Amino acid sequence: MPGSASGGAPGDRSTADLFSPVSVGRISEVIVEQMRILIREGKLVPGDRLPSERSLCERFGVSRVTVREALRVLEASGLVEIRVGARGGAFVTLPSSERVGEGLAELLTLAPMTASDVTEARMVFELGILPLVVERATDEDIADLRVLVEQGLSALEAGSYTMAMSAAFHVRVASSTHNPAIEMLVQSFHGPMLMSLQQAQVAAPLMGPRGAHEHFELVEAIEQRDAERAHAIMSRHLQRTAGRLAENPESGQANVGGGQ
Amino acid sequence: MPGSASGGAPGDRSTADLFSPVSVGRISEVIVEQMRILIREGKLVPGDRLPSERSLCERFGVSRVTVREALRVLEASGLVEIRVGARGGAFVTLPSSERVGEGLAELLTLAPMTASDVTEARMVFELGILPLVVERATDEDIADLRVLVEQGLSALEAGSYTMAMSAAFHVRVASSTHNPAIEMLVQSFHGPMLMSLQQAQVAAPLMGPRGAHEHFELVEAIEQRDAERAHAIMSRHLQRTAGRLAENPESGQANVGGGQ
DNA sequence: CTGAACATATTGGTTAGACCATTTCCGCTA
DNA sequence: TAGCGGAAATGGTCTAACCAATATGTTCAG
Repeated sequence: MPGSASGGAPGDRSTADLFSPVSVGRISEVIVEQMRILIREGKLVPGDRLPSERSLCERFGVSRVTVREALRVLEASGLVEIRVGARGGAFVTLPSSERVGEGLAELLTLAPMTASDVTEARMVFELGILPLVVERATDEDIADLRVLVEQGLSALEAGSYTMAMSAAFHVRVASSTHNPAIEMLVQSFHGPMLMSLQQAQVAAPLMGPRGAHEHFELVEAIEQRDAERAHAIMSRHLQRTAGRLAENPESGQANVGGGQ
Repeated sequence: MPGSASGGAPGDRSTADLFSPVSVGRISEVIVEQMRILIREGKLVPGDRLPSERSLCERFGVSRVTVREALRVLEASGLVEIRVGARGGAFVTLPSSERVGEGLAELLTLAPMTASDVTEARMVFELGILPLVVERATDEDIADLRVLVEQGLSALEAGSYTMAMSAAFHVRVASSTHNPAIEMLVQSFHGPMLMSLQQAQVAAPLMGPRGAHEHFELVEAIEQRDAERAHAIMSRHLQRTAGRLAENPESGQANVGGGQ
């Protein structure tokens, strides 16, 4: 029965008034919200498979198109992943920090926000967490950091040092706070940084021998639980990175992205 | 002609082979990507109106369903806003920090992350930006903050102080850095905080007279460009908030969200 | 001439039914 | 036993139509 839906299904007789106030906007949006709640409440956990589109149609009493639109939104939000074929369907996924990072990246490339702004925020955050890192870093953390530093040094010699390696180091430092919120934030910041820099084609000269050596020194300071020294090193390190950004008109002055 | 699409439009005769290698995943995804690029490159700026669904069908050579799925994704990504009715359609919007904040909020309520984690991250960040605030706050910033403080005080007397008011204050402090990246981050953090606290029904006792007075003192310190004092006040303030969170088993120990 | 009621065109929202492409699985054949 | 081939399940897409909301033009009463 096409068309009986959004008007509130006035039925035939007396019930007309009872339903009048509702008439909520989009049906697919209602479905999305319902799913979101189920996921948030743990009724649906990552890995679970939602019923097939055709089943959902029946359960919700809507057409397949509407169900599909809801699934598209959920997919775009990173809440489900969709696989085709038999035994396919919509599977609940945990939205990773990557997902959020993507959103942040998009915002950064589109919003009126300069690379300097981002760098400044980074400095505040990455300097701020250093005391926590110095206090909490485990032997394993430090070992990992050493490995990353060494990889960086050899890559530097080979001329193959990438921005991604620097990002990995800084993220690993952040994760040494053993605070997932902090780790996620640093990760989110490095993603867009990476993207915009690669777009601007300035990835190559971003890290010199000095930078690599500072990474090394930083790890030492952390190992020795020397918060002050760590702070000084990181500060110098980030400041120089910021300087390189500022030098480059493509990424320093204008928006991070290509921009309007 | 139903079904001529995803196979690569084999036409009738000889061209079949030429198109074989493509067959990219989802058509709507291609459209989304194309739109995204147009927006990123500035070919489409906020406020622009996309052609109507029916026009897009013709231009892309696909059905309306497909176009609509693409629009749903773009909408969920916060890139367009859709209005119905004549002169309606899809309008390009700048993804606001709210948009990203929502994503962050979702992540926070879903990820294995405690309220304490979030609070700690908040402390790092909000304490870290204070020097910037003290250095850069304009008269207007300070006037705004005063207003917020007064509103808070009267609300407190009336017993109607909400978490939202506290959030507004902290966000306004952050925006006094005149760095959009920082403002966005603080905003993103307060959203989920708000949500989880309201869920846990502990909104009421979260702010006492002491807290309100600390807001007042903080504004004074900022006005006097007294970074040290501002730091001390904010530190105490956040610490007590953290304490209140920890007291409450509902929101302090378990995940921020209701959780599995 | 002015203003309000009505008609119309534009546009998104939804439905039904169909067909195709991909993937899994089960049974059949060599 | 090993491999192959055909259901069956499932997402992806298409068509044609109608409904609901909105803006604009048009007409008629005052």
